[in-house]
Amino acid sequence: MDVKSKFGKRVRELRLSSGYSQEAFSLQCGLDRTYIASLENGKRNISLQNIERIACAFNLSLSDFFSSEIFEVYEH
Amino acid sequence: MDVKSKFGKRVRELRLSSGYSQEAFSLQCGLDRTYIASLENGKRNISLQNIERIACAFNLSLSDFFSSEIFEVYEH
DNA sequence: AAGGTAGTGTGACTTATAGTCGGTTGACTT
DNA sequence: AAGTCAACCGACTATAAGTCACACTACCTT
Repeated sequence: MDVKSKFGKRVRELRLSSGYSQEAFSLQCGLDRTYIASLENGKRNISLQNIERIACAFNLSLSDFFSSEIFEVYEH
Repeated sequence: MDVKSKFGKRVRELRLSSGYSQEAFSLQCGLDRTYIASLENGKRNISLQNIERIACAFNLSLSDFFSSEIFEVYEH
């Protein structure tokens, strides 16, 4: 699983545990609804500033956002 | 200081403590030397896959890369 | 002083892709 | 039937990726 897919899984995990729909979350973080959808499906190579917006929308530091077992498996 | 500048500071900090020149590090992570230079100077909004390459070049997980006091100051 | 080398910064540029917008479809619920 | 949610699409605009020539500093050597 590549880092885009891991990122998508992490966003979905956090979004669902926060009880947001994709659309509600897109309003929360100021990104497009269709963008969140494709992000969660591992199709987007998101940029740093938007990573920060996502983490911020979940009230997480970048470090805490990436502190998840999802990111712990490495394949090169 | 925005997240691009923080990212750049973190890369420079890690690179210098590893004893790399920008050129040596660029070979290590497979990115152009001038790209690393502008990155360190906070001018690039780097994307997830390149963030992973950078962290990987330092043998750090994404979480460990972002676990730095540099990223701890928030301004919104 | 003049010439060489190592390390870095920068502006300009092309190509690739991030990200937006409007819409459709299908699954599920009430 | 009507509403909610999410996947997906085509087309578009904004911007990141990636590269280049060149400038500059500091430190050598002759």
